[in-house]
Amino acid sequence: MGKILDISSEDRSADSILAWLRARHPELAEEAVAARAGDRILDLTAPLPETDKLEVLTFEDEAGREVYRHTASHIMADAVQSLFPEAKVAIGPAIQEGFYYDFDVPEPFTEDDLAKIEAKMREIIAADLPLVRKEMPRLEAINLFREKGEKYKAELLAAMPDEVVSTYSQGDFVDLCRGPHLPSTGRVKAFKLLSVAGAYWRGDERNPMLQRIYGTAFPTQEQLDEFLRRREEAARRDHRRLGRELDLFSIPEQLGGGLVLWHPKGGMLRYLIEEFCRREHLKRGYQMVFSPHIARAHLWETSGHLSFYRDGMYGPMMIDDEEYRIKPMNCPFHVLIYKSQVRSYRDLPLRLFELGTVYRYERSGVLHGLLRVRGFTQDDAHIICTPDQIGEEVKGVLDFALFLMRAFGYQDFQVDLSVRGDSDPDKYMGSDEEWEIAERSLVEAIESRGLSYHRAPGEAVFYGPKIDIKLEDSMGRLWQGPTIQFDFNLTSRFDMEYVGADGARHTPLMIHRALFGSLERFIGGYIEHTGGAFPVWLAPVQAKIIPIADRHHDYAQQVGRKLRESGVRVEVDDRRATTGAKIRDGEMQKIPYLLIVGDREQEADTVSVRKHGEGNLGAQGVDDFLSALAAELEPPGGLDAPV
RNA sequence: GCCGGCGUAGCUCAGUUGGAAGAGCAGCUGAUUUGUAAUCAGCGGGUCGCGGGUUCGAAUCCUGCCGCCGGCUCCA
Repeated sequence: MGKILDISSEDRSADSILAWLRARHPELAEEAVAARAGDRILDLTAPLPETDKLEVLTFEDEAGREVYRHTASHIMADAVQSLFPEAKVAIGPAIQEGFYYDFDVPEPFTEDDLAKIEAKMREIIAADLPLVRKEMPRLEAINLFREKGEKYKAELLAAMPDEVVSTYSQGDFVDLCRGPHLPSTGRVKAFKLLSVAGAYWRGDERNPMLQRIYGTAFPTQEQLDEFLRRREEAARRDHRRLGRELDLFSIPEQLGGGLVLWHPKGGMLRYLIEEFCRREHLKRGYQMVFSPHIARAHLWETSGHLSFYRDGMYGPMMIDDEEYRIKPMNCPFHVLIYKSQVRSYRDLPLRLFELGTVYRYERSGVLHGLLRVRGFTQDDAHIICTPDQIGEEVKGVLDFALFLMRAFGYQDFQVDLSVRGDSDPDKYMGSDEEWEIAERSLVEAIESRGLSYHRAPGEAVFYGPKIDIKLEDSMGRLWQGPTIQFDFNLTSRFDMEYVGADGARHTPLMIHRALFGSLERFIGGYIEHTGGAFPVWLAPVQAKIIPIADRHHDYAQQVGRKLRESGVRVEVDDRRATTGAKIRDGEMQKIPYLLIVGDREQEADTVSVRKHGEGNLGAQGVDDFLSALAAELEPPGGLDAPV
């Protein structure tokens, strides 16, 4: 929130908000970027509005940041057009961490061009040109931009409903823009152009490819430097880099894009996560099932995947003249398990859980480390229940999802509820009654847990409403987390039934849910969240024993054996290297505990403990160390129910 | 898939106007027996992504493929 000023008793004689601010709040006038009156955001050059309250926006406000960076994008477009007069401008919004602008140019920009554009931008900023807003009828604007040859702007205008539109100009540069903007170009203090990339006009690959320049801007050089430093930090934590440095996984060219090899250390990490996951599912009444990787094409016809998910599926393979397909989802298998016998309401709820590996076609350009792959394992479960059980089931899943995410150190969530839109009711499967029951159970679950959420009408997939939970990581980035979806499609396509207390046959409700989503993507995100410094319970190697000289090797092995017997994953570094080198190595591998043993420790039956991120903790008895470690070895606690 | 960039030792990267393929780290061998983030020396290691072309001569220039990286609506 910006600073809110009471202006009810002010006279409106000042030329502009800015002039008024300068007279009454000089320090705020320098910081201000725009002002909000009611739900309208105004230029500082606008007259003082006839409202009681005026909210002064600075860069600290999200809306203010957008204005600031939007002006920076105009300055960039101005610079580009003065250096490349043939460049046509498309769109240039502010985005979360900066801004971009798309240009139609005969030749793509080079890195050298970026430097030239930056230099030109500095000139425009130094000139401190005022940004002038002008309103005009839409048709006049179309003509104006047509004359200038700005066909993209003209196209945008043609599609707009408004009768009157606005332009902003600075010097000779005029741009179609809703605004608002900074009062003058000199208000942009620190900026940097970051990258250039191709982007389709309106994001549609049938349209011409434009050149997009990304940049960012801040009020001070310090803030810009801090932003650039954070980007470097993010690059250091890139899971692909850590995957190699910590020897967790690889995606070798010879294997094929989007296909992952888990090395022993990454394999241990994944094994531990899977074990934890299985155990927690069993505690909550899920039953484990397994299914094969391929199935008859006929099954995928019944499930509908061959019609609505065909593009994501790999081609057929023939077995005994019968067509088979590799599975893109686990659902039909779980449905067949359900249908293997007549189900009574007494059998429900049935919770079938599988770590199911699926294969989906992804276009080569979108593959990305562990985050976007072609073969991955879901922690997939289907809950099949009666309508009067659904409320409790949804709450159970939501609690489970939050527990699991908190166990991995995610504390901040964003909950999205996707429901039907009004526009095209025919595209949705299931009855109105089913949709109502489903939506009500989702809303009740979210609200009963005191979570705030965002309701998105029209965002639901055709087969049912859903909850998506997004996680915020240690660097403030959002990741797709657990998802809870109703599926009215499969219950109907497979004629799923149960016999009710009344002896009649009923259609059950089915929830499809994945909490990690895919193990690959979750672990990829988790590697970046932790920077590769995993908590003790997940560290592939929890402790490394570093003997100082050869004569300490026996003692080191002895300590190693003792720890191993207590369930600690431990290695002994008996290489002929200096202690300093072994310690450096252990630190770079981010091993939680390094245990240095020399004459003193051997004498006293102790280890000298060095903890990752904290340094030397001094000597401790081996048993003392073990009992202190015991709590850290265990996964975070869940329900107390027996396995 | 499309636009751009990149592809040289296991990794990170040099390689000038076309003129004998390099460094650091890692690895191996040896010496050193080490006290909290790199001991020293020596050695091995390459189809310069793959194919075609230009040239007396190509890592370098041209061309076709392959792969990787960034991006491909956060809507004036």
